[in-house]
Amino acid sequence: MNIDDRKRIILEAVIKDYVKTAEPVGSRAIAKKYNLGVSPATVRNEMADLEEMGFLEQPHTSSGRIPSESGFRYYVDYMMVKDQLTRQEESFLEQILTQKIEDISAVIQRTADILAKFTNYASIMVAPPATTDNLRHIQLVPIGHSQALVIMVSDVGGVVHKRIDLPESIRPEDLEQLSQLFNSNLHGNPKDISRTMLSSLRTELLYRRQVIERALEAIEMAMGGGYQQKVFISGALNIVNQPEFKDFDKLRNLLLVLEEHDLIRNLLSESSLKEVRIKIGNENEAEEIKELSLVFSSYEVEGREKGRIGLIGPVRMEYWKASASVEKVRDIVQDVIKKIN
Amino acid sequence: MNIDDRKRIILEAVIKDYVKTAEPVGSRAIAKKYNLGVSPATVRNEMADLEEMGFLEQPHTSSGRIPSESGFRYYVDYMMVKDQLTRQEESFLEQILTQKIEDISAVIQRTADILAKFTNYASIMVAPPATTDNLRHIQLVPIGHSQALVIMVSDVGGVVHKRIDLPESIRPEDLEQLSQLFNSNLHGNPKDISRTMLSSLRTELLYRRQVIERALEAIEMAMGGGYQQKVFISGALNIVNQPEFKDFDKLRNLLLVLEEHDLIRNLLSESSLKEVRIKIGNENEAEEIKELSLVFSSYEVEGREKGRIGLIGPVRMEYWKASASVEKVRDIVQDVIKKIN
DNA sequence: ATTAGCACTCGACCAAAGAGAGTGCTAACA
DNA sequence: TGTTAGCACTCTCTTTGGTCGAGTGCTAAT
Repeated sequence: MNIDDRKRIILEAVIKDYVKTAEPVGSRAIAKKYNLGVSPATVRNEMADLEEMGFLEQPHTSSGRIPSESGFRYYVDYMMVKDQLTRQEESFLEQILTQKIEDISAVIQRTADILAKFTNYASIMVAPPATTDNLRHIQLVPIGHSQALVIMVSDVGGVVHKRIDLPESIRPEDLEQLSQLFNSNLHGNPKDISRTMLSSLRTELLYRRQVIERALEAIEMAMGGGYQQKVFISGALNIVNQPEFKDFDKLRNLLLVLEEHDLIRNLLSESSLKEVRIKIGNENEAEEIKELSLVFSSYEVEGREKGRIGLIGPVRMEYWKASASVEKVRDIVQDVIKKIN
Repeated sequence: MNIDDRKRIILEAVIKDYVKTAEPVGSRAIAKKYNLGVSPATVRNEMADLEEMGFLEQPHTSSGRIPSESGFRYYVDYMMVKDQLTRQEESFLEQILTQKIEDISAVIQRTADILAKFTNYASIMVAPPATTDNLRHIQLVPIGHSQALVIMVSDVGGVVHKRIDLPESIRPEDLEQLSQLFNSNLHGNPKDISRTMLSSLRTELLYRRQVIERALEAIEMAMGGGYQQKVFISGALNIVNQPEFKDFDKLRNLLLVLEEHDLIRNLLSESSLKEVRIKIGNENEAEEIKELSLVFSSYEVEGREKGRIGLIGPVRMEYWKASASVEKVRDIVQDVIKKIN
């Protein structure tokens, strides 16, 4: 059976209606609202065909149809036209996202908030690891009796710190001296610090071995991704309003998922994606979100991926708006980060 | 009318039962379960009295009684014996909260998580402002074209950073020099940096005025509490399970409150409290949480308050367990922070 | 290929009925 | 005087049955 134009119109009609109302839609409503010039009976026949093809389904015999997940998939792949944000919307986003930049994580947080408010779904931002590859500054600061803080500043302005233990014999002056040593090495090398350099440093300086070892551990951990990327979520409340979560178990499950940052991080960790990707319901591998959809992308600066950005919502989602919003906001964030840089 | 022993026993029975089941409790159940040696009829009379006194109320004519907020209040004030945590529970808490300490905010986060898991309510931690009063180290790190990061390390090991703009003319070496200047001043003064010192510094060094001004602004902001104390919330999900939130509007409201960190911070900001304080329902001033109860305290180190710790839950709360847990966890956190110090 | 007509299905809504839990009151009792 | 048994009453919750309406599938006519 082939999908002809009329079938497509009907499929689209069912999707749009269902997305809006969350109710099954009937043949009569479609025939009337999208005035196709045919009677409900004809629409019914077509819908029966669409059901056979797997694009629609019936909750019960004799209720209207709702789109199946494959229906959504087909629509998204072959029919959907991404929303065009209006000039106003675009400039609103740009304005609010570029005002007074401080901390990169503040930028990420704000972006998450805005994206959520704008779309009415829950937004997810996976932040750039505080230090990506290059360090700009390292500082050892003594605290307490026999501890020090290793403070690392990345070239993007991210700050990471880690506490390390020290042998009692070390004096503050020694730490200062070590810091300078680290930093002179950083500045000397035009490509900033790199892992190979670290290991040569390590062998060179034996006399402060313990301290250096521990500091290097901290540094390597920071650079090797030992620090997990932080996940920001915003607008969890938006989803509570969706009728599909009137069921308490589902709601609880959803909120649980949103608190599981590890899971979320994995969900979005598809390898390399420049485009906006959409995962509908069961297309997700994690059991916990098989009733939800994801719309996500990654943001990168100078060809290097910095983090992920996405939306999570019910399967009945306005994919056209969601993907347009994700795309636009992603672009803006990229610019903002580039500027910070 | 006076409250005699039997009335108290009955009040306690109603509270314990209601807290457990969330259902009104009847005279028969009480007479039987707490075998008072009197008939339900007698209990009924007593309950009528308690109702008259305002300690109990009836949802509808002829359903069992439930404790009123004043009932809870009376119980909490005059009758409650705080739970004694078992040895096992105590050592469990101690063990899990003292293992490998890194970052202070990691400690706070973990504490919030444990407290929530342990009590099954939502926990709130108001973190110490990253820099309380004393700075241990200041570092200016250049980033990007004409910006620098002011990194401040407090004596507790908290790290705060703020981005400032620079005049183009400043070179990295200048910043390093300034950092050293700041720090030599820090080290020279045994009481670490203080606000008065800051202003003298400011007048002394006119030649790098712009940079210094901005750095000092950042520093003052950090020290003057310009940075708000961070609020950590954990276990919001626990509350979703409580039957009082089967009503969707209430649930939404609750989740909304939990996202309003500013509000939360204020809720706990009662002036100086060493003891665990309990606020029941309408005793709270904020409209939004008049259907919730708070159990909270502050943690301090060496007589100086560092932050707040608390639980938020339904009015029907196990105050005896909640306050015992808050107290114990607060003590542990104080120790941990002292040790970090 | 389309459509009108019709019987049928199924959920939503509503009212009535009955069960169950618990009360308040009265009268009897120790 | 305090306690209790007894009883009528109240109110909620659940079940049941009936009706309504939306929507379908099928068949026969166009």
